[in-house]
Amino acid sequence: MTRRPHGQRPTIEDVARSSGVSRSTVSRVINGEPKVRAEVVEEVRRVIAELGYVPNQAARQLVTHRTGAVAVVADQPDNRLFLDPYFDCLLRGIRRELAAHGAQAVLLFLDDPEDHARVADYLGGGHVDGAILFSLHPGGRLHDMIGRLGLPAVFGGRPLLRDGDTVRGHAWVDGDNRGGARQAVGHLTSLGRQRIATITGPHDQEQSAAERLAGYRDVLPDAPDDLIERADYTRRGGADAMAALLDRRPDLDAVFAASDLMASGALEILERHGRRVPEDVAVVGFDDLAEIAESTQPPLTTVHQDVEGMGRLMARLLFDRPSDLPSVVVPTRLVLRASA
Amino acid sequence: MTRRPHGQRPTIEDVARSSGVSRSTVSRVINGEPKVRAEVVEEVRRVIAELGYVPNQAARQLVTHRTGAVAVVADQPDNRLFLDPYFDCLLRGIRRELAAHGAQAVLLFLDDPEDHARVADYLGGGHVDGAILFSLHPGGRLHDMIGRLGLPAVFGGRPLLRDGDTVRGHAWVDGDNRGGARQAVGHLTSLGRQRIATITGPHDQEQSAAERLAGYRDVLPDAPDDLIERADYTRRGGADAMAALLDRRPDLDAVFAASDLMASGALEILERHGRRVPEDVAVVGFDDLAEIAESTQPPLTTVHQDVEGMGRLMARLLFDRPSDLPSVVVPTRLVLRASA
DNA sequence: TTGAAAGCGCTAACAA
DNA sequence: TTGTTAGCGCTTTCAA
Repeated sequence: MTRRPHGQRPTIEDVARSSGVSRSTVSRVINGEPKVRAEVVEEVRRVIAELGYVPNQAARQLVTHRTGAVAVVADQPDNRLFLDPYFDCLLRGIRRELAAHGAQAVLLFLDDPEDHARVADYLGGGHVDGAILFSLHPGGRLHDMIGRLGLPAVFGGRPLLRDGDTVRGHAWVDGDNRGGARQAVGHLTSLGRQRIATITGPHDQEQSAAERLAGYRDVLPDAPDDLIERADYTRRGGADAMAALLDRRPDLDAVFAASDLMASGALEILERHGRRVPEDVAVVGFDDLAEIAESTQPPLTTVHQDVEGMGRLMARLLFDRPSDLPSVVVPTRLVLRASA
Repeated sequence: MTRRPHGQRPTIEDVARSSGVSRSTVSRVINGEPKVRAEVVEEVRRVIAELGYVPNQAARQLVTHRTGAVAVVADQPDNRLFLDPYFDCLLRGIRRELAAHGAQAVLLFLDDPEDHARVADYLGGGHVDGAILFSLHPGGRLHDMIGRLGLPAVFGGRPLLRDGDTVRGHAWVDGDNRGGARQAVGHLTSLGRQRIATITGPHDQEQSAAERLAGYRDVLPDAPDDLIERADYTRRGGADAMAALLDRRPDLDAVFAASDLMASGALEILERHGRRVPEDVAVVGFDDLAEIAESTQPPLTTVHQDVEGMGRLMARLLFDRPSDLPSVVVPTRLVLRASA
C-alpha cells in the first residue's frame, strides 16, 4: 500500500509554532478546555484550519487509552445475517446510540476461521474502546481475548450454551423469543386452528431459533414432527420449508414462521399453491419488521420486537453498565394484521 | 464507558524483564524478524503467552504509521444499500482480498449528515491505512479530508460528476453499466419485442442507474417516457414500478429491470397479474446474483458482473496502485436463463 | 491563563 | 545475534 506522506502532515508542534503558543495550549484548544483566552482560541483554530492539521489518534490513544470507536463484530455473514433486515435495524440502533455518545461504530465480519485471530488481534490491540458481538458463542478465541483484556463487551442474543460454557461477565441483550413464540402459537390456537405447523430457524446453531421452537412446543407439546420444518431465517429458506410442509401435510391450517423473512417466503408459496391466507392457512411471523410485515400480501400478523431499541440498548450498556444485572430480555407483543 | 484496566496490561517491557532480554529482542520476536536465536524466540513466546501480552497498536502505529486496517465507507444505508445482495457480494470480495494481505476491513456507515464529520475525523485520525468508499460523490467533507491527507482511497462506482467536480487522484472501479444495459435491451429487441419497458434505479442519485438508463436509450432512442419507470434498486421498488408500468402500458411485452432485486419484484407482480414470463412479457435483470437470479420463477436472464471480483480489485488497487491509470471498468456479459 | 517537561509503549537505527 | 537509545505526537501534571 502506498505509504501516506506523513512526513508532511502537520503536528501539534507545527500548530504551536505557527500560532506562537505552546503545545499544551494547542492541545487545550483542540480538546475544548475552558481556560484559554478567547483570542488565543481563535488564532489557534485559524492556524489549524490553515495548516489542515488533524490530530494523530495513535498518539492521543497512547496517553488517553481511549479511541472513540466501538467494534461491532458479526459472525457467519455467509448465512446472510448481513442481508436480514433484522440485523440492519439492530445495527442502525447501535450506530445511532453510539453516535449520540460521540463514538464511531466500526463493523467487523468473520468469514473464515482465520479471521478470528485477526479480529482478536484487532480488538486486543486497542483499536476500540468496547465491542458488541453477534452470533458468537463462548469458548472461542475472541471470548478469551475479551475476557483476558477486560474489554467491555455486550453480546447480541443470548449465548448458546453448551456443556461447561459460562458467560460470566458478559452482558447480553435478547428478545423474549420463547415468550413471543408462545404468543404467536397461542393466537393460532385461539383462532381454532388444529394443525399448526412451524418453520424454524437454524435451532441447532442459533439460540433464538431454539427458543422460538421451544415456545411453539410449550403451546403444542404433542405436535407431530412432520409439522416442524427447519429453515435458516432466509426468505428462500422459508419458501422451501413451506413447500416441504405442504407436500407432507396438505391438511395444515396454520403456520408459525420464526421470522418475517421466512414468513414472506412462505406466503409466496401458499399463494402459488392456491391456498388462501388466512382462510385456508393462517400465518404468523416474528420480528415485525415494517418493510416486510406491512407489505406482504396479505399483511403479516407477527410478533413485534423493538429491534432498533435493542440495538440502542446494547450500545448503552457498553457505556453505563449496571454492575450486577447486565443482561436484558426485551419483551415482545403480537401485532394483528390480516394473515392470521 | 468502563475504562479498561490498562494499568494491569503487560507491556513489552514486562515481557523483556520476565524473559531476561531487551525490549528490542521481544519486538523482534513479535514481528517475526529472522535474526533471533531459536531458544530465545521460544522463551519470549512462552512469557508472552504466560503474561497474556498483546501489543499496544497505538504505540506501534505511532512509530510505524501503519494500522493494518482499511475502512470501507458506505453512504445511504437508509436506501438499503446494506440489504442489497450486490453490496454483500462486493463486500465479501473486499474482505477476502484485504484478509489475504493481512489487513482488517472495518465498515463504517453514514446515516446522518453529522456522521460525515465523525467519519472524516476517524479516517483523518490515522485509524486506517486506506479507504474504499461507496455512494460518495465529490465535494463532500470526506473527499476533502482524503484529498488533503493523501489517504489512499478507491471508490466503488464511478463518481457522479456535477458541474465543476473532478476526481483527480481518486481511483474507482465500476461495472460496464451502459454496455451491460445495451446487451440486455439488445437481446430483447433481437427477440422481436416491440414495447420494451425499463425499471430504472435512482438515476438522479446513482451514476450506475444513470448509465443503465443511458444504455437502454442507446438501443431505443425513441422509447416513449411512459415505458420508463424509476425505482430505487429494491425488490419492493421493482414490484411497485412493474405495477405502475402494467397499469399505464398493459400492452408492454418486455421489461429491462436495472437490478436483479428489482427484477424479482417485477416477476412477482407479473405473476400476480397473470402475465406469463417470458411468453407474454420477457424480463431481463442486471447483476446476476446467483441467490436471486437462479431462484426466481422463472430463472432470470440477466447481465452478469463479477461482483466479488470487483470487490477484490478495489482492495488490490489500494495496495499496488498503478500510478497513471487507476480506474477500471469491469466488463459484463449476458447470461441467458428462462425469463427472456 | 500559559509553558516546561515527563512519559504513554513501541520500533528502528546504531553499536556492540 | 543482541542491547542502547532516540524518538513517534500527543496529554497531563506541575510550576510559573
